[in-house]
Amino acid sequence: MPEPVKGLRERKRLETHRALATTAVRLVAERGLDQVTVEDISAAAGVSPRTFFNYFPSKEDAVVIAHADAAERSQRTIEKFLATPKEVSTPRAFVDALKEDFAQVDENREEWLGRMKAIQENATLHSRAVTMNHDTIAPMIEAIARRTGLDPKTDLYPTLLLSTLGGAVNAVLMRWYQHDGRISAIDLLDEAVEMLLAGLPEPGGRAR
Amino acid sequence: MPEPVKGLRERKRLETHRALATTAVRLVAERGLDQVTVEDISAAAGVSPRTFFNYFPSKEDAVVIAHADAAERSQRTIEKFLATPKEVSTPRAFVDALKEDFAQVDENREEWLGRMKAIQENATLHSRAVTMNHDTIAPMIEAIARRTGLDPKTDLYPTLLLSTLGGAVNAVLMRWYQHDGRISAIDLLDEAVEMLLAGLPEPGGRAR
DNA sequence: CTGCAATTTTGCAGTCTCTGCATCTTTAGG
DNA sequence: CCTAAAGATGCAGAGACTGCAAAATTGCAG
Repeated sequence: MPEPVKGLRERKRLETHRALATTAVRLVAERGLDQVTVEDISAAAGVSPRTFFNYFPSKEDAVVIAHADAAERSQRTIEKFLATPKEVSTPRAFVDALKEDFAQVDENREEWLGRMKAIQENATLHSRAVTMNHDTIAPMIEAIARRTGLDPKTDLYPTLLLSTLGGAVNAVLMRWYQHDGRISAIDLLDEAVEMLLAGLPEPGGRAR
Repeated sequence: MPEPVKGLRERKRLETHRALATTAVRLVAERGLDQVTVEDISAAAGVSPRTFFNYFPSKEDAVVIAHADAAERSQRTIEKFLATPKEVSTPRAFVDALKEDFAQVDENREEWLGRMKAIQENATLHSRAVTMNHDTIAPMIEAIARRTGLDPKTDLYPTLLLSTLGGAVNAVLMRWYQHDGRISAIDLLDEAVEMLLAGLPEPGGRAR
C-alpha cells in the first residue's frame, strides 16, 4: 500500500539527499563542523557543491535534517494525533503520535549517535536541532488547538504543550546520547513523559 | 552596593555592545535579517565592521543576545536558585530564580517586541533564540542535580526540568509577542508554570 | 527507439559572513 | 607626560550561499 515506488527520478533524488545527509553527519562527527566544508561533503557524496545547496539551505541543515520528506512526516504525525480517540488525553495522544517518528532513532542508532555527537559539540548545530522545523510549529499548535477546542491565538495551552514536549524530547535525546544509545530512546521518552505529566515532582521527594 | 561604576573603558564597552544590539534589533525588525548586513549595523552604530565581530560572533547573535554580561547573569541565577530554602520545591525555586532575569522583558518592552518580531519572522534567528546559551546549560543542569541530590550523568530529571522550563519560557515569549506585549510577561510565565507543574491538564477537561 | 519537455545537475560570478594578524588609538595609572 | 594594556581598525583570505544560464538526465508519447 504505501511505498508507491516512485520513478527513477524520485528515487535518485531521495538517494542523493540521503547520501549527503549521512556523509555530512559522518564527517562532522569525525572532524567537527568547521573542519568540514560543503565541498568536502559534496565530494564525498559524489555531487557538485552547487547541488548540495539544491538539497539543503545550509551546511548545518545537512547534519540536522535526517529526512527528505520532513514535511510529509510531520503532516502524518498531525493526522495521527487528530485521529486518536477522545478517551486519550491530549498530551498522551500527541506523544503517541510523536513516537512513531521517534522510533527511527533506535532504528538508525549509528547515524543518530553521530548526529547527536555533532550536535552536542557544536552550539550552532545544537540550536538548529533543538528547534522544530519552523514551518511545522504552527500546524502542530493549530492541531492541538483544534483537538482541545481552544483558540490558538488566545490560549497559552497549545503553544505551551508543544514547547514543553519539545523540551522533553531534547532532554531525552541528550540522555540517550550520553548513554551511547544503549537505552531505548522510546523507553526514555516514556519515562520523561511520565515525569512531565505528573508535574515534574522531584524524584526524591514531594512534588509541586 | 551594585553598580560599581567601572572605568571609562568598561563603560564604553558596554555602551558599544548596547548600541550594536539595539540597532541590530531595530534594523532587522524593520527590514528582515537578510536585508541587513553587518556593515549596515556597524555603520549605524558608529563602529567598523571588524569591531562588530569583536562583540558578536555572528550577525544573528547581535539580534538575539540582549546583554553583554550574559554569563554573569546566568551565574547569578544559579546562585539565587541554590540559595533558595529547601521548603520551596526545586521547580519553583528554579522558576523564581529565572524570573529576576525575565523581568527585563517587561522593562524593555519596545526592544523585546522588536527582537521577538525579528525572531518570529526568521527561522535562523528562531532557533538561536530558543536555545539557551550552550555554555550555560551544563552549569544549570549541574545546579539542579546538586539541589536534588541526583547524578546529572545518570538521572533524566535535571535535564528534563531545564528543557521543559526552557520550552515554557519560549511559549510564554511567543504568546507575549502575539499580544503585542500588552500582557505582563511575568504574569504569563506564572500562568505557564502553574499549568506545567500541574501536569499539563487540558484546560477544558481532565488531566493525564 | 526517437524526440521533446520537464527536471536536475553544474559551472560561474558575485555578495556577504567571519577570522587571523598587524597597526594605530585610547585609557589606566604612575 | 610616559608607558603598558586593552580596544578599534584595516586588510587579505577562506568559505557559505544565491541567481542565472548551459548541459545532462529522465519521463513519456509516438
